[in-house]
Amino acid sequence: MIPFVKGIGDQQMNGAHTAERTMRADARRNRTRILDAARELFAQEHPDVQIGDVAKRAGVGVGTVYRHFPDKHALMGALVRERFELFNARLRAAVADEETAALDALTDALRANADSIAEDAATRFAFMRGGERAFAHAADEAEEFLRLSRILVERAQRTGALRKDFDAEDIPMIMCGVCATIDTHKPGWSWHRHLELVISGMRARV
Amino acid sequence: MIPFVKGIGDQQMNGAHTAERTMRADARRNRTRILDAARELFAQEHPDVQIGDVAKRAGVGVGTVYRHFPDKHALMGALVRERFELFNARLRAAVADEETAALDALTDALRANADSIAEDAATRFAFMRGGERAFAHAADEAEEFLRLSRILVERAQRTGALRKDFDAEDIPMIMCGVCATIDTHKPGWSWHRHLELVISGMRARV
DNA sequence: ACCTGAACACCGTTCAAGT
DNA sequence: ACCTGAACACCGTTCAAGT
Repeated sequence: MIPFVKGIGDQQMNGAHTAERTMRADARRNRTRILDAARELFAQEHPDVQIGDVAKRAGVGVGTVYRHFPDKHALMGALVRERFELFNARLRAAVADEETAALDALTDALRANADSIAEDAATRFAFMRGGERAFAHAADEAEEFLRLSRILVERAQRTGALRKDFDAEDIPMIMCGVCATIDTHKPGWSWHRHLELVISGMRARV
Repeated sequence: MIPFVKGIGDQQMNGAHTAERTMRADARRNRTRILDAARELFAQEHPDVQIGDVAKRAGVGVGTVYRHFPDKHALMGALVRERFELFNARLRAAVADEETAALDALTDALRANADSIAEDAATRFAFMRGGERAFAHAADEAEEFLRLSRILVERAQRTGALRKDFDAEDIPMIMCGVCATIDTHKPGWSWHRHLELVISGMRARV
């Protein structure tokens, strides 16, 4: 398990590193507790986490949550950013990996990402409502994600292993679809099978 | 307080036809209006339709909506049932079709279904939370859907065109994933491409 | 038998008062 | 500077009163 670079930086958008340093000790501690509580709650089965519960678990008042995060989406956005940093680390490793076949490196990253998404309803929500707010709080990371995806996609296409009409944007789109399957705890469904089906569809026909 | 078990199973669960007949004329008219209003609203862009808006558009009070449908999910369930009846009609046609190759018949039905789902946020919701309430109101239809899917899947597998490890349950699972993509209006995404990717993954490797 | 809408419950969000 | 929780807004749902 790769530890998160949690809390680093800003509360929500970008470049608040300075604020982190100037925060009062108790505020910094509360912020960490809120994020920890949110992480734990969003890792639980149902995705409908309430701010009041986050506050209670963090041992702070609701107002404190709202002091650190302007709204629920911003709080979720912080979790989403952490995940994206993890995703990007994996993609960078895949890009650096010259040994593994390009398509395999890409699909392995996809599988690993799906695994960690299965533990975070906040990120699933972001993928399933990508155009909206929760995603916006990880805009930079999402862009980097796309940039790295493009490199891997292009490389895998040059190999001839990946379909020519595959688009780098299809990577998050696929993850969006798998998120939906993960959220739906339906007997007889398996998001693993769903993902493998899509991965199989990525392969170029011979 | 329940004076007479209102709505007894028929308008929402199964076999509404009998009650339909005994309903007072104005009630029957209101019920139709509510469903029409709901259909129109759920066909609109954002899936967060409010009961109050449905009531307003139908020209009735909120209480009337709740008299006909015990809760929001039951109302959505009624729309979902309609869609499933459409899906099942298509699948039955595909089963009856001896001309077309089995896999093509199946995938064509999938494409047609996705098209109609794109116009109904209620059904998308049901697919994306399949284990829950909205789906339950179309349980019979969903079961029939699965039964028909199994026939087509088995037939397409006998042909050798469909992967052997494909499960009939994967059909609704795929639709669930596509629903998520449809809901996410993200520039650069195309649920058509998503669907074709998955369909491509269904094909057996030679 | 059915309709209506004010009232209630729940949860996201705000803000006056506190340290 | 930051914290707190009562109060407010919004939307799903109920129910007393009406026809």
